[in-house]
Amino acid sequence: MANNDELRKNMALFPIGIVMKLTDLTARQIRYYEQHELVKPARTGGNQRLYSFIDVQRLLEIKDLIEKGVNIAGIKQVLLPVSGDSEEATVITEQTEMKRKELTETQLHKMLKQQLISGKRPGQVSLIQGELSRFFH
DNA sequence: TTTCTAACA
DNA sequence: TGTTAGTA
Repeated sequence: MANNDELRKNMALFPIGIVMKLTDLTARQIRYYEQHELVKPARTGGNQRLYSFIDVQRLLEIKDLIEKGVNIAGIKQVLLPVSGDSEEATVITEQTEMKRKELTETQLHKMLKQQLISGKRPGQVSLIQGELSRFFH
């Protein structure tokens, strides 16, 4: 019964304060990413957010992408669909998460390379922001 | 004390 | 994103 492990990883345990220390993200950022459905923490009876290990992992991935210069739109394309529903019986296995991560990492590289090489095409919105895109203005 | 939502001199 | 206000 190795499935018991997945249950623990998807179990909502820590409040936003602890997640802040674990990820070095501000509460503002953590809540902002939730608005964009990048993470879906459970809620307590008092409407307090409760995050699971997997939620923290996702936030760390998001933080990593942000640091690489990818904006919300880009992160959505790479990380979606979100593994949602912590209140229902939807449990994501570790393998599923790993495979998804591998694929998206490859896709990310393609996206970045593609956008950095080919200049701005009219009508297309850049998924890269900040310092990275400035080199190509 | 901590977290939540909403909003911006 | 930061930050503040007024609560729960």
